[in-house]
Amino acid sequence: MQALFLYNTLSRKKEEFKAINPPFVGMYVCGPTVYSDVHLGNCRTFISFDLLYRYLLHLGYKVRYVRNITDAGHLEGDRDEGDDKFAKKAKLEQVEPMEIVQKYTLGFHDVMREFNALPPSIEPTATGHICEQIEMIKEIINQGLAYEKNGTVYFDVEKYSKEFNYGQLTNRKLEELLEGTRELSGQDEKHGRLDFALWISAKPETLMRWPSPWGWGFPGWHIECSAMSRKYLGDTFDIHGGGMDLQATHHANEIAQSQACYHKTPVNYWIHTNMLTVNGTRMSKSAGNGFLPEELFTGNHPLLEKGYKPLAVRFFMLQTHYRSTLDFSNEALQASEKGFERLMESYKTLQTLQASSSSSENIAELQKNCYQAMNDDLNTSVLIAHLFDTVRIINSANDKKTQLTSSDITLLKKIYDDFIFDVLGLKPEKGNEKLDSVLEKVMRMVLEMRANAKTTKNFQLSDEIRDKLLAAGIQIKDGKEGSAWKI
RNA sequence: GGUCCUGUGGCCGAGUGGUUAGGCUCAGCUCUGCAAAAGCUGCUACUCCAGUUCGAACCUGGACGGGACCUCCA
Repeated sequence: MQALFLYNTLSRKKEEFKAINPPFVGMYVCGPTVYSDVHLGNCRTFISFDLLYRYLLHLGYKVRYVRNITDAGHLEGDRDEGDDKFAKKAKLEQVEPMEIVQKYTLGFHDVMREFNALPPSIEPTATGHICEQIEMIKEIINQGLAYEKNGTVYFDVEKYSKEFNYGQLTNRKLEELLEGTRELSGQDEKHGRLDFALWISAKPETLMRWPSPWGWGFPGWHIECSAMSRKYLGDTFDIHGGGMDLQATHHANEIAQSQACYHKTPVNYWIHTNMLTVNGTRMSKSAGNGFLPEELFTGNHPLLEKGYKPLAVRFFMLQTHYRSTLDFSNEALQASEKGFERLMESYKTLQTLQASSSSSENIAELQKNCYQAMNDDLNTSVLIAHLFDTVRIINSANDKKTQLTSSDITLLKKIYDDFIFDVLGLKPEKGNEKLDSVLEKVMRMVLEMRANAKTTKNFQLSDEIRDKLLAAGIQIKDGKEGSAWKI
């Protein structure tokens, strides 16, 4: 099998993936800030990394997948307002900040489960790692690359840039970065325009605060990921991921913090996923154009014509490459939903396929194509195109137009299990098993009755059965070997 | 303003120098008692202009359009 190539933001090229210590792989992904419901755009990122996680597992790697929960330290705009997003929301809802955190963390997990995303190996929280963050800030101060002012600690970007390349992830020079930044106002405590807070001093009314060498306060946003990734994955690890919106600020700062501490590049492969857009504009919390997964599943949203099943939505997302923007629309969703159903239907057909002694298809070639697509920077668009080839092959064989040997069928089943279920994380929508088995028996009976009506040329009755079943949501599919049905 | 990405058929969306992407839609055909399902075929796609090349959607230059980041965001 060929090697896996991944696009590395650091080099802006596809690079062959080589683990530091195979078969182990350390992967860190920036998780959600749990002060409100995750929207669909957030989900896309986590589904993309779920795909990478699943594929690495499929290839036999032992992956430690760390995805944090940000439950402290995110300020909303100007930091002078004192409270972070959690405390603000808590005041609004008149609850404890940790009630906010708990509520939206549970909600996030529910949604991820619906999308059939595997849970990460470790899901650390910022509030659970205050000590580690304080220790790391102390190290940066000891290196002379951070300074304290009135209980707040800042990272000194310009001083850091004398020794290290601050703009490496975004391919920009310090001067360019400075040009694009706002002037410091007279009241600013920061030395330099690009400096960012590592620790923020708390005001008396601040709800979430911890003691530190610099007084009561709370951590800045960027330090948590550096501290937690280092704790669980080491000074240098394999893969760090997140949305593209984090690249320029959050990830650039993460690299700076780690480099400042231990003078080593913290990550070998930086992977960034692209945004989900609505009518061409990025879906975001602040823009207010976000869909909640729940609204999508129920169809309860002015822009939605109907509800969509979670895995149909997952399939919709996987049809686009993770580094392309994906535009959200009813039409596109409905197209994906139909394709997804056809794919799942062919899996059922595959289970009932009769083997022939000869073969008219090259299934091994098809399997190779699937690996090739995935190895090319997880090209799921191409992978899915190949999978639709299998649909055609299966349906043709089912119609007795082509032949498959039993080893062909076995290999096809393996392709489905490997790529559709294990790697893409799709699966047929599960109903109630007991109900299904009863329905199966009832349907067998009904189809038998209809077949009898047809043999006696009582087409009025057979059509009535068909039409009434359709009205009830069951579609009859007549074939040479009798009739089948689907919901 | 700066940095960068992008412009593909009715819709979504791969491809990045010569060979079918794929899905959905629509039309025709095959199968069928009819329909559906399934299969086949078609709707002759690459924003525009100039250049490089035997050959360009793909490379280069320019124009126009869309978007992202530079401030919290997956």
